[in-house]
Amino acid sequence: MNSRVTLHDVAREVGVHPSTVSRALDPDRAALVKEATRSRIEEAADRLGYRPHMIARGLQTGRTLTVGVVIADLGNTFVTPIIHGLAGAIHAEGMMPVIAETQDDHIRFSQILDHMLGRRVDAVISVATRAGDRAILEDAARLVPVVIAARPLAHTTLPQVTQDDRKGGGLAAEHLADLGHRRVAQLRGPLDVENFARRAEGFSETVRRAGMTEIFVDAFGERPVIEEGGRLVRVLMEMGELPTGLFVHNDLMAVGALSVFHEEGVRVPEHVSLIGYNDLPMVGHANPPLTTVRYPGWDVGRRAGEMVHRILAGEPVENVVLEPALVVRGSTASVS
Amino acid sequence: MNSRVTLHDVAREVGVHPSTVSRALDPDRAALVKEATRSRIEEAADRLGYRPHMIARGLQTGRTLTVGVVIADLGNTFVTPIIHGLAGAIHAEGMMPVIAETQDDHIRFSQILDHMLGRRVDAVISVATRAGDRAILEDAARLVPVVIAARPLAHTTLPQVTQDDRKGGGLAAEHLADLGHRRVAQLRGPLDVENFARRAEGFSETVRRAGMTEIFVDAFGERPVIEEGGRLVRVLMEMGELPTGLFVHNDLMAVGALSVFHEEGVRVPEHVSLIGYNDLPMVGHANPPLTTVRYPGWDVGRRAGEMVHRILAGEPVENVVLEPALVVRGSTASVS
DNA sequence: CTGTTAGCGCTTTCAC
DNA sequence: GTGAAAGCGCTAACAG
Repeated sequence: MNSRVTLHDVAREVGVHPSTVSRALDPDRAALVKEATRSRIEEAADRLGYRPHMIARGLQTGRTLTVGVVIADLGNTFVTPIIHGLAGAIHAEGMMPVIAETQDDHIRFSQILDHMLGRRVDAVISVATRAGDRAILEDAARLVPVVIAARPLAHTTLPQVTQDDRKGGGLAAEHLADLGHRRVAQLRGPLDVENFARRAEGFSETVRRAGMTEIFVDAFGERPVIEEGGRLVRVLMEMGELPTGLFVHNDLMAVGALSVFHEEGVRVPEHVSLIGYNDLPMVGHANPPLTTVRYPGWDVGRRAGEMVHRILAGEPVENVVLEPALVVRGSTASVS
Repeated sequence: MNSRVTLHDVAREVGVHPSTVSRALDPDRAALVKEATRSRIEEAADRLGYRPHMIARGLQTGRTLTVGVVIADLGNTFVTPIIHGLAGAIHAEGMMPVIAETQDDHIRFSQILDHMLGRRVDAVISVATRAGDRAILEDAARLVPVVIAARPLAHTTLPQVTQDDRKGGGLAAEHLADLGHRRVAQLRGPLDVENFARRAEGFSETVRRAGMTEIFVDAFGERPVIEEGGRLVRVLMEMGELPTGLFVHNDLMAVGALSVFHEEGVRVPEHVSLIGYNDLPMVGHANPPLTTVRYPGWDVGRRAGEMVHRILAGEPVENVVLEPALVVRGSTASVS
């Protein structure tokens, strides 16, 4: 194994000094080397199968050309477009994302950040932020640029790329109002994730303003996953008369809700109109296709990636807030 | 920023030599240091906020404690349990997975492998292997251990952790036969992914053996994604009379198929029974809930992670083939 | 038990 | 245009 070819080997092969090889092989400094020697060096490097040792380079330059990306749950396809947007922007600058997953666990979050800082990533993008993670992130930000993406963080000056959840919650309520609903409710996600807190506020506020009645469900999902959506629907059903319109804080939970409704013989949208959030690829193919709020994941990712570069380049950055949009499908209907 | 504290700083603070600090802070060699000095070192390291520089350590030891994990599509939740199994096993040994995504693109596959080798990962696990990637992987395997997971690779001696797709395809056919179906078909995934080729074989063989008729659909998904499933159903519908039983090569494509059937007024399972593959978390909540073949993703991941350690430890390894299992839900029914 | 010396593979001055 | 020398932060012999 390990027939590792070094700069030294190439240099000896060609009969020049290692530093000349280093120059010849770096696009930025190749011009400093005479055309003839350079092509001999390139040929030899190729022939010997030389691969630059990024680790060694990183030690010297102090940059690893990696960006740590912290994700909450890879099983939530909500993050996929974000990762794609991120990866595109990061690759565009010759850097590489290093992805890790917290499972929405605070301890793991902390360990992962430690790990990344130890690996000397050049920057960190947190797509998994919960309220309790603030101190850790601000700590990390003293060593390396930190960008908060997707999940907003309150009471901090860390740069953020997010989406207007308050407005998204409002859109859901508005849509139900337009359809003539009077009694509505929402099934909330974990409230220490700012997105859900804001969706809740935006929804409730618009509900009030439209003169609808909100049936308050005194429970929320511990994690924004399918099963929790199902659980909350059962809580709702035990409360008595169902609302005619229901906003579920994300699509995964909405799928769980849909499934339990189906089991229990509650028809969507005939008995209750259902709205999710995120517009996961799957939910347009659900039965009925889910009305939802589109989350601009790809853009969030791209902007976060770009923000990292701007910070690395020493440019000033401003927080970015993108717009959600309602996607009407078959899971909502007028009350008859 | 970068108030980077080095071993040197800690050493000076305590008044010992850097190598003593190095020893004191390494669990394996801490015993070599006198209890008193060690605790003084630990205290100082803590106080100064010392973090080991993994990059520098890697340069010295030749090990980066990272395992490159190559994934085809993070949007396919099929890979999530595999990643979890993998990550668990890898973390257990103090190593860290470094995840990258190929989008099932051969060029990107090659670039990613290059990148990983340049970053000197200690091993590579490929969960994205297509037939055309063999040379690249075997090349890489000369530098670093390579393990093939989930997607088998033919004609190679590289170690593999896979699942019996042939049997899985057989289970699907058998289930349809048991339900009394006579005319069946399959919608195939990309055939340069071995899994699909084997599912196809297993299905067809059992169909023949059971005396059923297979309607051959002369098209296959370019990529195993939702849209392709929908497209193939339209191809099937244009062929004339529908089969009563349909095996779709993965759940994502099955969801697309379900959706198009729904649009076209074809009822599942009344008109056609539908079977997918993988048992994604979502499909149990589809309408109707999807009958599918369970893919033991978590185990595949775990075994692959363990295999890496075994190889790194110089132990011999043998290929692992796990068993699929049929999960019967509401998308299949007896022909009446 | 601790200090010394080298050096991992590379880039980066500074000479020539 | 190229070579020489130093050093990134750490670990690994070898002394003492």
